[in-house]
Amino acid sequence: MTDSPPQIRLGKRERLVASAADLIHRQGAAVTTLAQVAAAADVPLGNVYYYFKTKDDLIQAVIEDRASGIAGLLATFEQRRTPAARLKALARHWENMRELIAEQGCPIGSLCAELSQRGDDLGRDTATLLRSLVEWAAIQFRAMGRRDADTLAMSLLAAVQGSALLTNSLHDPGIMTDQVRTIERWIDSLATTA
Amino acid sequence: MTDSPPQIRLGKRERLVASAADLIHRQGAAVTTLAQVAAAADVPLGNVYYYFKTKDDLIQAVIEDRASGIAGLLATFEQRRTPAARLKALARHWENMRELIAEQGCPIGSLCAELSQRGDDLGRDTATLLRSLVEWAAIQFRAMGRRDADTLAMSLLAAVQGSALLTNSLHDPGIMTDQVRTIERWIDSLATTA
DNA sequence: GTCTATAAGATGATAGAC
DNA sequence: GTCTATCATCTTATAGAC
Repeated sequence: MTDSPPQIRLGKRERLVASAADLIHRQGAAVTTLAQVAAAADVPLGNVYYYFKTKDDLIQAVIEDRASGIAGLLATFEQRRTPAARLKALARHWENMRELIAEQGCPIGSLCAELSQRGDDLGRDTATLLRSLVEWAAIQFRAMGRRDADTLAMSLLAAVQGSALLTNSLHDPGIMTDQVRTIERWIDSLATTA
Repeated sequence: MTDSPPQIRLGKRERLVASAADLIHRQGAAVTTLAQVAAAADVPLGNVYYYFKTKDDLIQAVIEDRASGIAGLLATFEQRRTPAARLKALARHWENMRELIAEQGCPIGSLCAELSQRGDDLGRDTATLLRSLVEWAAIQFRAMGRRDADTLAMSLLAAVQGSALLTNSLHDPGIMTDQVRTIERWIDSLATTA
């Protein structure tokens, strides 16, 4: 989930995916060139095609990397005792990334915003990232005894993603902090009135 | 604000801006080529440069077109009697665009998500679109007697933009309908407890 | 003001030596 | 498996005829 600078001591394939993820997060998938990715991963340009048949294949690998990042993140939250605590941990994760989001946007949200418009498999796979988060949140709300768990889950993710968009557009990490505080209070109010 | 198909009977400059706005909304600014814009506007490619010195100049014109669209939209809402009614009219506008958003995303949100990352003037100008909406909403919340008007305005725009992102990514206009209903109830609850 | 032709550069992808 | 060299294409932008 966190964008670590590409670790040079991984295998070439891993380095390419890490560099691509970082560059795509920074500038978008369309404007990121294979030459940039190859240079950042310290791999010769021609060699990229040994690991990935096309540019879209590389982007696909980035999406899968994000998917496993999300899975790992949600697994961490599962350790919290109450559903409300899990949901607040999710919101707080975006608050922790506020500086990164203000500079580069949300790694998941930007990807979905850019690739969802494409009608191909890449667009569908990207949407799965957001869907997994929504579904996980819905499970938590259901565990809180809420009948409207699906709508609440959408509201939570919409609030987080919308806050990230504003934080990035206005380049102000304070927005994320402020909004996550509001979100946490909202979750608490749902927990007590259930 | 609404993406009308480029009207062929406007002046060439207007046709170019309308076509560019439509194509950029559909596929993003980076992947939209001047050849596509020229073809859609029925203007020879080389002639584009008589009206716009560079591609960025054309994008700039699209941003200004969106800005005046927003201004016109907000002027419409001003006719409502209460601040709460104005805010709900704003939210309902996105609900009315739900089908378009599900297919192509929010015209403002997509543009901001893509261009905000750029550090140049274009990025700053795009952010102004969202800022004008936030500031207008803050004025309404302040008129409702809310001290936390700025935070509330951010929450409203975050909810609308986040809902649009989810609606587009998951290609489900029902999400927008559902979330706007929630937003309207939220505004009503603020109006009565102020 | 309008349009054709094309220059100049970048980019995805491949061929083929090692 | 790895890398160099290069092709074919696309894209922004310009030159210059009308």
